[in-house]
Amino acid sequence: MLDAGVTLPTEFDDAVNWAAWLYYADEMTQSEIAKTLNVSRATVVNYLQEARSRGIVSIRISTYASGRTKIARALKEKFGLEGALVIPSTGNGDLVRRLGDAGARVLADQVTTGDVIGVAWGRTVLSVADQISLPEPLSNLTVVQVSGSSTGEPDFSPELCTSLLSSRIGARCVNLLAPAILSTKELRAMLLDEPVLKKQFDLIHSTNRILFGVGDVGPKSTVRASGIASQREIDTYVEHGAVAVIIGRFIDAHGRAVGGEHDERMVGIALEELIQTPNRICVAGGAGKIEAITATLEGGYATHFVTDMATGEALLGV
Amino acid sequence: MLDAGVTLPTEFDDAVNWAAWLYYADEMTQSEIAKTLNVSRATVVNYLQEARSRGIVSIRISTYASGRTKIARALKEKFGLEGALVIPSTGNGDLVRRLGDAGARVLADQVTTGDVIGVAWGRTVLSVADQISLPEPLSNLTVVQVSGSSTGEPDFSPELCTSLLSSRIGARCVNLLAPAILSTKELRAMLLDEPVLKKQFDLIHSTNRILFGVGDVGPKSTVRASGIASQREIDTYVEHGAVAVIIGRFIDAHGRAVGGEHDERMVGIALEELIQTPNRICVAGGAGKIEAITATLEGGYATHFVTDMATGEALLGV
DNA sequence: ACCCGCCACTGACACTTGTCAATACATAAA
DNA sequence: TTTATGTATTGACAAGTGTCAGTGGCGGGT
Repeated sequence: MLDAGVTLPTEFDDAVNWAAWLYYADEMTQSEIAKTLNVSRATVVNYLQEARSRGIVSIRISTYASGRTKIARALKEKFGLEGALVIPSTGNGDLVRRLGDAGARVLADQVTTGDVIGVAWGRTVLSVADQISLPEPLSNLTVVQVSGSSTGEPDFSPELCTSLLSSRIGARCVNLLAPAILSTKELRAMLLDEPVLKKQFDLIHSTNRILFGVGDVGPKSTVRASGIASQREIDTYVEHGAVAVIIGRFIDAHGRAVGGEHDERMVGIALEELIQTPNRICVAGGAGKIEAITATLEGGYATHFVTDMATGEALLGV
Repeated sequence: MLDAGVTLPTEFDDAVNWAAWLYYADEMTQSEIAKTLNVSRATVVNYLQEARSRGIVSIRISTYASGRTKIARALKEKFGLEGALVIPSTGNGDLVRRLGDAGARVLADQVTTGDVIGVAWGRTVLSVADQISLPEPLSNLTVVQVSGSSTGEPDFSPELCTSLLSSRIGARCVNLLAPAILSTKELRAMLLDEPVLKKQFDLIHSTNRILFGVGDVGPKSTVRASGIASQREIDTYVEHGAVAVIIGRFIDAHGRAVGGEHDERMVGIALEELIQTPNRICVAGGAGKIEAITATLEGGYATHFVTDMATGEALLGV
């Protein structure tokens, strides 16, 4: 077999790299690459897929450029955001998956060495965690669970969100070793006095970035499936004006905290603490969440906001 | 005209963005996107090309992953490099262009806010400058010309390399306001005493990153076309063992500086100063430069090295 | 030695994408 | 108003790409 002008790759990994360079940097066609590498074109296709899936090749869509679209600019203006990313609506595709992807890109864009990243929970946050990948490994990253662990729906529990995200980006993972909700506020106070938890809360207070979603309080909402509060307790919050939940805390239409007895039994970051975090990325969208998201943004809980176009327009159309 | 499930883009810029997201993030086909956006598929093709060329979409090939190929690892090992990037050889394509692209990717990967980037000159360096583009703008970048300006071949002069690179990455540009070579070393000393030049040399000494190529001393070499030295002066260097030129300075086969009277009349960063810079990116390749590159790497002048496979193998095969 | 399972690889087909000359549209000048 | 000029867009064709069932080779197990 003749060597067609290139020394043959001696390791499998190498071949994937050569293919990636020849295709994406040199813009050769797959057939040309196949000839150069002495393999079939189908194999080149496989190499390129491998390169993409392993992150050897990463396609980045500038969040900077996207932040300059009309809607994103309007959202930034209206709610005083530092950054907004509005993805196109498709009408069909699974919105949570798509928002997760977008949120992952925003987070991946911003993360740097040494970051301590707080992570809330919910379907959207889990979706972000599931899809994130860094183009190169970063050293000294920490992911911290910012609310207690819930006993309800395990598919998007705080622990899962935290551990999935941390493993995807190669970060140290710190799970909060306490239930999200306790039966009395005295017990909560005693628990928080434990040295282990004190240490964890110190870490929570040192997060420089936090990722969270927005929950509504409707009949099919995540918060009602989460187990952090009974249906009656949630109803009580709603009676007191609550329209949204962020990281387990209820807020009214203007973004003000809605407190109560139940609130004082919860373990997790408080809204006043959240707002101290320099970089607060909120990912949320969907027709049913307009009111909840408006409340969140009006409350100034987010510095960066990721949504889709339909939601963005609804938020502006009020 | 019916709105096909998506609100129509109201600005041109927006359309390009939506297309980019739908194609690269959602992996929709161009036909689907065309339907969604109510334009022809050909227009979508144009949008996507626009998105790529404007850097809204950037395809990144992990230099981290490429550094793990056999040859790159061997080069790092042999010459004690921090990083090596070896691109595949094609036999046909224009090597300078391809190395320039690779070097640009390495530099773009490493540059961060606040950097002061020293830039040498030469065909390869110019090629890097010509092809670099940052995925997002970075603030407070400075590009410094590290050697005096030459009167010879203007196609790859120090000024051009510096100003092109700085404009491509949106950096402040500092050109060295002095000729590369003066007629006496006394004049050189006087000139360097000028406050303007003192200030510029201060900046040169504070560069934290430097980009340079390697010149050979053969009959058709860049240095002989550059005008920084006469053919006779170059011959004299060669007689004293010079096999390579980096940033206007001659070195022997082991990377040691080859001095001389001419050397003392040059304006530009010295080799001892070069080696103080924390991050030194060297881009070079080609069959005729093996000896010169070996000398450069043995001298420890580079921390990061970019080359092609054929050159890499030749460097290892010694 | 044999069989089995695994996985990289292949060939041919159907689909997706890029190209390019021609067209529609806008804006500015006559 | 018409004409000119440049730019965004299109349709149809050529070229490039993804898929998938099937092949071939290699190591582990019996």
